[in-house]
Amino acid sequence: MNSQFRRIAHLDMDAFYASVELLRYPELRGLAVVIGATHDAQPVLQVDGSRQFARLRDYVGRGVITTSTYEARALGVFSAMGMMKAAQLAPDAIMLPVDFDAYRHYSRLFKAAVAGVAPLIENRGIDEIYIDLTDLPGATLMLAQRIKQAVRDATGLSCSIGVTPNKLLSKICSDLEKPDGLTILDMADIPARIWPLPVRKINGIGPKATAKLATLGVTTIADLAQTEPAVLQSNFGRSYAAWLQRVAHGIDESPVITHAEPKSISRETTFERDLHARHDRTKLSEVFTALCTQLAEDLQRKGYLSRTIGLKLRYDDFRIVTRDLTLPTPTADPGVIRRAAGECLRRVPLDRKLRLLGVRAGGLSSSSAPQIDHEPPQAELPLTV
DNA sequence: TCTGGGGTCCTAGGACCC
DNA sequence: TCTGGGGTCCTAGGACCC
Repeated sequence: MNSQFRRIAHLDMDAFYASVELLRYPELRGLAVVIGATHDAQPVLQVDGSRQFARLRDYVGRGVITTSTYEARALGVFSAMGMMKAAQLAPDAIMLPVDFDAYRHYSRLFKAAVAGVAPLIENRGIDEIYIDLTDLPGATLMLAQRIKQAVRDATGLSCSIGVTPNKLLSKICSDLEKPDGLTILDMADIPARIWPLPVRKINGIGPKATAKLATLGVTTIADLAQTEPAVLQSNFGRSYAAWLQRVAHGIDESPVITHAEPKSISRETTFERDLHARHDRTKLSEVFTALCTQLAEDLQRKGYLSRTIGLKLRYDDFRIVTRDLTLPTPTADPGVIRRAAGECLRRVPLDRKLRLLGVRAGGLSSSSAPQIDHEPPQAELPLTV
């Protein structure tokens, strides 16, 4: 595959959850609005037909902001920020509870609309996709505009699109002119458009790598492109260093993956207050069993069996530990999952209070597929070694 | 008034096998 | 008698993403 000739789009819905909520509550347009995992922030219908919305300043709890409108972002309120902290910055911001069913509905709508124009789509979560435009007829600009219009017609929502020869660059570009953006560039544009950006813009360079690069004096992608390979190798290891060098030059051959099976399914919950293993044993046990039951239902509904059950917990000091156990036979049975996770729990120190408990199902196989039996016993073969 | 929930991928050591 | 050399599976932790 000649990367020069690929046309890969990255499409990102603009402030997706918040924008879906604005379709439902148009009177909130232009206001600072945040969406978060709050149970009692449901708007209340007044006798005069208007709605009373909860304000961020009234929030008490451990939730984080999931999405905010651009007006809220202007006040410094961003995704993943604690709601209590956000309330200090924007006490008057309107607060709405998350409604994943609604977001999934609009997600299906926008993806179907895109598929009507360009069918080769890779899902990257609920609000973004990659699209391979390479083999479609028509100019790139026209295709991208048609996709944006199709999304708007189907959902009433805007999106931002980047189109470049690969996923790495398109992901960066879809963010350059948000909201309602459209950025098209090719490899020749890299020095002018990509190199001035901070390294953090690269998908795969997170907070840790960014901090470490900063200690080496590397803050922009241009800095990274100019860094000696040996310096990267001694700081990041061979594999990651080689990847850093490639991405700094805009090189990425990864294909658009149109279908992928899940590798794991999990359920976890953060307690309203930290729980003690012995003192709060009853409460803990209740939550634990409920998580296992939900996980079993998820597996059954999606048609999977799991062979490796995992436990995750977070202590009050935020340290995370995990344990897992591989079973002789795959299962989707809540009791079996509960016992396996219970075995895992016994291998974990419980001297601190717990903040979070989670259960994970890995080693997935399809429950409709015939189970792979163990090999029938065979006559002893002579050793070959 | 700290910091959700659901995922993926990578690394690394030990067990175990041939 | 000085410890080869692959391969796979299991487990634990961590970085990163939406």
